[in-house]
Amino acid sequence: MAAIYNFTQIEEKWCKTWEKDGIYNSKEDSSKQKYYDLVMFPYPSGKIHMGHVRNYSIGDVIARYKTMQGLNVLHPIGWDAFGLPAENAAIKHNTHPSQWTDQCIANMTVQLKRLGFSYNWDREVTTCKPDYYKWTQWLFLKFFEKGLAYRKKAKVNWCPSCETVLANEQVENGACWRCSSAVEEKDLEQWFLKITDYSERLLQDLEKLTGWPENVRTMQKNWIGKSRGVEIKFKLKDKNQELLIYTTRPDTLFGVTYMVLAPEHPMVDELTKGTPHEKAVQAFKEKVKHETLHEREESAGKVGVFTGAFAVNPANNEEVPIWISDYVLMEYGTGAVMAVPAHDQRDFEFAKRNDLPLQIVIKPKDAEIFEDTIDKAFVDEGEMLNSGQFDGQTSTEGIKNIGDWLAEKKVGTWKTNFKLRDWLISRQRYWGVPIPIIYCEKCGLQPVPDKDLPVKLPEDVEFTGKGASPLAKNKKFTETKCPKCGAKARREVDTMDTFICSSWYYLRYCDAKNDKTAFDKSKVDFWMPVDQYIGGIEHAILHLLYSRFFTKVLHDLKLTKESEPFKNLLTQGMVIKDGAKMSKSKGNVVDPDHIIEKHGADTARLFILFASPPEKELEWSDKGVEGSYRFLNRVWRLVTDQGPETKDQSPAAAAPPSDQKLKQITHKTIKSITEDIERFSFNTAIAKLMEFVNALYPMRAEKSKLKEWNAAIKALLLLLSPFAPFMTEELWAQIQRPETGDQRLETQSIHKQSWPKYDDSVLKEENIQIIVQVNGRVRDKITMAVNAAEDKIKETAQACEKVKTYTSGKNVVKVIYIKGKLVNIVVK
RNA sequence: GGGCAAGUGGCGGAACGGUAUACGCUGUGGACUUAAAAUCCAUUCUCCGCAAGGGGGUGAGGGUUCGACUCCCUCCUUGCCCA
Repeated sequence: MAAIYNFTQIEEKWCKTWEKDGIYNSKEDSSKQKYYDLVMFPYPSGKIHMGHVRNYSIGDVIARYKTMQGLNVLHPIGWDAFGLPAENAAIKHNTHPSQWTDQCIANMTVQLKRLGFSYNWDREVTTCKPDYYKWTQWLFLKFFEKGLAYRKKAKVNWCPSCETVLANEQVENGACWRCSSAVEEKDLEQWFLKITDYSERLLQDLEKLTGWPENVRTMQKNWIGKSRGVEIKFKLKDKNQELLIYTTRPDTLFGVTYMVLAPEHPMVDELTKGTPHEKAVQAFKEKVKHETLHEREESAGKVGVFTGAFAVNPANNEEVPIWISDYVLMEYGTGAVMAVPAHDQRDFEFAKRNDLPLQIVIKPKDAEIFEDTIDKAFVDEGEMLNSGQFDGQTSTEGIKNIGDWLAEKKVGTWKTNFKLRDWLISRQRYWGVPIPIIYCEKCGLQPVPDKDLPVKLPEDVEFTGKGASPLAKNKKFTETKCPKCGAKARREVDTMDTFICSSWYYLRYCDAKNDKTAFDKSKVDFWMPVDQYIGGIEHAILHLLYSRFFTKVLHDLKLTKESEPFKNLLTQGMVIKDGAKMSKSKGNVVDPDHIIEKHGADTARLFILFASPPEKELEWSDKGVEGSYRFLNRVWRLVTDQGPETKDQSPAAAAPPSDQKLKQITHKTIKSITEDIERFSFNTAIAKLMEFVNALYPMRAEKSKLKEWNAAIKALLLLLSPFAPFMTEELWAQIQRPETGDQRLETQSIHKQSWPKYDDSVLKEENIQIIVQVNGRVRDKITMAVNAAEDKIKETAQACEKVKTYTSGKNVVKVIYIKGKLVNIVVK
């Protein structure tokens, strides 16, 4: 029997054995309840980082626990393998993205296995392999057939560093989400997916996602940004034309003092042509062209030019000047707004800057405000004034009433608006899925027929990271024939956003090897939805919204039964060190390999789960890691040692241990750890394992006299096994057959055992401790028989000497008894 | 500016409205050792006290309650998301 805990040897041994026995593979077995446990698959960057270890340790504990509970668990892994970093790394290291990626996957696979994660490796998917992206293309074409994939020219976000366009969701504070370069605006024709067709459903179904954290649902809700408002027609003065604007605040209509058009608004040229204002307006338009979206939003309410034209307010027939400004965007609403400087902060700033008048139409309740004294817009609810027949109503009533009034007069229409834009998916880079489209001069845009899929990404492409679409330079790729007329045609040279690859990978896991279709519906319907999804909060909008969209489209295409992919979501917190996110630039990165070498995978997993609750930030601590390592060593000695190594003089050891007490502790531990794991409170579950070991330690001197000892040790190993799979497997093997070195049978693996059960009757105590409070302060504790009557307990509590010192000479107002817990005596 | 979290010992963190600080780290003392490491045992919120015991205490202030870290209101600080 091994005397010391040799984690390296143990972990290597079981790694091999588990792989050979294939103990973690799942089948569609309807005799058991299914459980789909999913972790966000990694981008193969080369090395696993602590965030991965945390994510996957959480997923693995859940998988192992659910398996031991008798569920049929699907716990797959794969690779989000297309993407810019591989292309950049390949350029830097003078290799090919495909070779680079393969190498990274090989390295990281070793690391994941070394960490003991119980993945169904037979379902591994790699998004950059033709057997996967063939179906990504096939799905794209399904979207195309449905009219959900289309091309259009639009203002797009361009990252000058990545040399490609980005979707709205991929721009953070005006910077590229990946490289943080300032994003520029370009007018380009690009491919889009029509996610806006699903705005309403994506919003509505958030209500169903009760297993998601509230903050993620709120973020998605805000991103979709539904607003109810009115489209109002303003007549132009002296012209037989109308200007259409959109507002969510029709209650402020009487406060309009000017109008603002986006500089790109089609009416701008018409209004100013041949007028004295034309020159200034054209100059302004030119200037705005060079501003990024972000700059335009930042410049809110500051710059603008008068067009010389006037519009007529349909509410009061007042004439108001029409300006143009960069803070109004053509992409939002109608590209024109009615400006109410008294009640909108942007309009307020713009008016102040450009000397435009204010008109107050809403005032706070019980207060007066004046045009010349307010220093900011009043945007809250209030009482209406200067608004004709609407005076005296609340502004909330005003929204409805003015809206309806406009509708009646046929100058306004109630309209729902969404902030969500269509998903821009084409990328001008090499390492992605080719968009399976062919351009024919005669037939126009043609989808590649299914039989010709996949459109393979050519290997021999020159990519420098500069210039657009590397595929364009490869004639063998671009030159093709029109699938319809057979004439010479050319292929689309853009590739797809990699978020498309990750929008359906969880479906492919259900049927990873299928070469006839993307996935078999029955298999997907068997496993879906994902019962538990675990990943970082950074995908709260991006990946999680795209995946929901995909699932809804596939549901509508009758390819899946489910219309929401992820039933429960756990967003794990970041791993930080010295108060900051681990990053190379800060030099505070801890490499998982180092801790595995020094203390083993079990220690790494245990620490990362113990240090903090899953959804909170985790501060890395080398000392804390040692603590977890010490605990595992303590378990090791407890199970393997024949007797205590020191004469124990402590009072705990002196007290004779009893079987009854030991059994009770064991069952209590099983109960509370089970409850903790159920609510994903892994840190407290581990704390209770430590308490259990602490309780067992003083008993080990007498263990030969304890019949319950072996049961306690077995329970300990079973309860610890999801957290420390290697050590518990080794110790399990040792206690199963201590005297022989026989080959282990597969069924004897601790990871094939059932989760221990507890017996409520064992937990029952004969006596209970009751807290005695006087006026809510703890004054004494009494021990009572578990079945003692309430009156008896109250009486005993009041009779306590300590209690009497606080109650004597005072009136007992009442005595509160909380069953089995406490008595509170209220005195005056 | 708006939205959402979170503020508990020296540190990471526990605590269905019911004994605040479990568990771990650190520190201190002891045992073992020629010595050290490892290990084992004890101790570690704070103030008064030799002690028994008692007072204070969960960012600040108020409220609800027999009882509040927990619920409500105001404020402060930090983090995240959106602008």
